[in-house]
Amino acid sequence: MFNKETEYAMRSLVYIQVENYKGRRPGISEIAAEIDAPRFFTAKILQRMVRQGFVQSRKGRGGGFYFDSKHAPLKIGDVIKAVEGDNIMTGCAFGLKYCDETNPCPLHFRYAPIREKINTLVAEETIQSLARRPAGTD
Amino acid sequence: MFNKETEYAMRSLVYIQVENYKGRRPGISEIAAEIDAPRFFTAKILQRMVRQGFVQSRKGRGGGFYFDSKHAPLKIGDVIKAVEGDNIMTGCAFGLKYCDETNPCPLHFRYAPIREKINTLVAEETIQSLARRPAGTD
DNA sequence: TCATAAGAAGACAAAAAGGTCTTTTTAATT
DNA sequence: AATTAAAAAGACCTTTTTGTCTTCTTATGA
Repeated sequence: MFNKETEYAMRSLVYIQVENYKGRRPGISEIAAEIDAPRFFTAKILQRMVRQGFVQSRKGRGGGFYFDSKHAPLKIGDVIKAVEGDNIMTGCAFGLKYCDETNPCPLHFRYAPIREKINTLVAEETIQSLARRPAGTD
Repeated sequence: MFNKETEYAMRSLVYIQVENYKGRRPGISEIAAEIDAPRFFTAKILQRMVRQGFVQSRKGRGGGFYFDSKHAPLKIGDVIKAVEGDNIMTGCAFGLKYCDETNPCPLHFRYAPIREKINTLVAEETIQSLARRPAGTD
């Protein structure tokens, strides 16, 4: 469904929030190990998340990643859009550039309701709502 | 949703079936032009489709592509699976290797019903059912 | 204040996806 | 039989995705 970068981004951010709820600020090595992702690749992705203001970080000894209340809650749709674009939210399943109710591809009337459900999901769920859900990481 | 190869495969096959219904057997150049796909890449994809027995072809002058009744109808799910694998039908949205009702990722209970709808769609729709639907190609 | 632990930055590289082109084979038509 | 039109095969190339590594910067704590 999503590309690797998006998956790693979502898993990292949820892990960070889970640990924040426990009063901890995890670092890159811990995050990458826990979510089963390549360390340096995860670092790069999180750096972009920080630059976009989606999550905060602190350099130096005792540093790590954390959310501040100014930016949370963070919709997963915003993360997805920032990382891989909005094709999953708006694209045609048949790959047509122009496809809508008035000029539909042969899959349109079956696929559009599914795409709508995806849109609802990514608009409603947040890194915080996911972090509150008890769940495994592998 | 799907990768380029899958999109081109679906669009090609639907176009071939549409033309077959009119009593024609389109060739590669025509197909690629009509579905707005790169010619040689489409040729390669269709060759694989022929090798898998999903569609038939005839070489030489007056040749082209066609479906015979022995193999039709062809489920789009079979095409998708053959071209890009079944990740879209079975994969976890969070990217976890093991994710199910007893060991769910935080998105599982929201995403699983959507994945089910995708499964139903690709199991019910066929190249033939799509070819019978009046629709544009761009 | 100096050593150390952490993230930031960015160059580099491998693998996968996407795409192009030439040559070969096949069949129909003249 | 020769010509021509078509698909088959496969080498090759480009771009994007995914991943690695080294160096720089920053902050903490002894």
